[in-house]
Amino acid sequence: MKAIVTRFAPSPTGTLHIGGVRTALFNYVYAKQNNGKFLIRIEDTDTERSTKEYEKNILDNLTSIGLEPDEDPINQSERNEIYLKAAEKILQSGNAYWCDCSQEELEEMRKAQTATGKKPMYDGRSRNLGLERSDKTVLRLATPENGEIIVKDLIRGEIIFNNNELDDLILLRSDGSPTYHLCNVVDDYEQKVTTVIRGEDHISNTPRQIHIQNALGYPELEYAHLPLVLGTDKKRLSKRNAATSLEEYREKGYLDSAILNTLARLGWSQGENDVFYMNDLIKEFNIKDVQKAGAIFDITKLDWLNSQHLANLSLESFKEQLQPFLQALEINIEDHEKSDQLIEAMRTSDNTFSGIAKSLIPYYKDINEYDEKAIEKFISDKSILEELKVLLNGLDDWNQDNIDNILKNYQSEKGLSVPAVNQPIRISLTGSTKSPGLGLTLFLFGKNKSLERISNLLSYLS
RNA sequence: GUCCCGUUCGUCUAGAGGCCUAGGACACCGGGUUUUCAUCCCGGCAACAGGGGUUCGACUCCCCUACGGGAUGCCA
Repeated sequence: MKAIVTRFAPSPTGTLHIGGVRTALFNYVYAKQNNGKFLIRIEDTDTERSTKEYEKNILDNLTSIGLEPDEDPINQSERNEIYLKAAEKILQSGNAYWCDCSQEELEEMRKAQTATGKKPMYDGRSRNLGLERSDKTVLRLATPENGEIIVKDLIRGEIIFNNNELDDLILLRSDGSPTYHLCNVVDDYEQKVTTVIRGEDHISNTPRQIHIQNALGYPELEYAHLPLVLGTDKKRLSKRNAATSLEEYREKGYLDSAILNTLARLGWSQGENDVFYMNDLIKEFNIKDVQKAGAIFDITKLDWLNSQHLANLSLESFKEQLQPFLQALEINIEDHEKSDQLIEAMRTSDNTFSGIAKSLIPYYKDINEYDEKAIEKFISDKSILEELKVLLNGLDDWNQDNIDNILKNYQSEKGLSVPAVNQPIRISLTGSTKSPGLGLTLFLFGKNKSLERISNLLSYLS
């Protein structure tokens, strides 16, 4: 079996897109499970829209999320001579010709074709003119006029295109620069790529690229066209219908492993499992099992998967990764005496790090706001809080069990419901009705701070 | 218009002619965990785009229609 080489070939015209991450992931996994190589190629031939900033963003993000290439990435913008040489070779072999049709002429031609119900495509009018190169000519590939081309796709099977549906595409622009199709084909060959895994929007490009390969005498490639990632409007995922930048998800506190997991499950599944880590994917993934239809990116699935991945983290690792989110809130995790217990108690309070960090605020900072609705609902009688304050103040051994006993005894002696006793305390401590078990919560706050906050609420109420 | 790809619960999917009274997961709804939020557990709701064939039998095979997407660029 020959060594598999895959590649991810982004255009640096924006930050790393979540759909791009998925394409890169499938390329990476496919290469790794075959002991092959995963490569990156920057397709920056569109000098108008490509920037170095975007390129850096893409490369940095791919690496940090774990999709590191096995060789240094190459830039198409630096490889002009190679493409020119290839173009020359095609020209010499008689599979290309110079064409001097102007943009206007082509436009007119297409208009006429459309008007007569024909498919708009270049009709090859310059093909046999034997034109010389000039500053007005483009180099076109002489596509075979008859026969068909069969694309063998790992996911879709054989896709057949009639050659007469394909027109003579441009290899070199009139300014002498190579086009996407040429660069793409040449680089896949130069990088010794064996398998092209890309979005299904490239399906119809494939027969064209195969013709270029043929003209150059390159070997056949293996293809797999992935279904697209869609937004909730069933349209291709874009800035308009969702957050598309990988960074945005990381900043919200989603784990890299959860993002990758979610992306992998978009279009692929294995058994009745939903939680996969990279090594699972490398073991279980099969490109042939990939779905053919586009998949909608559902944030609630990411939320859930993130909670699963979060739960699998050790406390140490959890704390470490939570750190930056606390820092953003100017919270130092060690400022709490029992930070380990606190974090352990709070780690399921939200699905994301940013949400968890936010819910930790009352444990580190003063409360400057109370949930008014909760006050209205649970505090009709201040005397409950006042009496509890006295009882708690009398407790010398401040531990969870003792605290719970005080609360329980008070509740049964007074014949009150649990919420009637507990919620006012919760509101005192956290400003809301949310917290872990109350005995634990009071313990975590410590005696002094607990009493102080009860006093604060009492004075706030009067 | 033409060519190509696609179409199972709201969403991600299982299903390769009988195992399907179509399974799982998320979401949602209800219940439980000595009655907070969350976690966790249990239960419920909910789909084969439509029409023709082929077959003893079709979600599965074929054809047509509808709908969605892509291509039809001197963009990638």
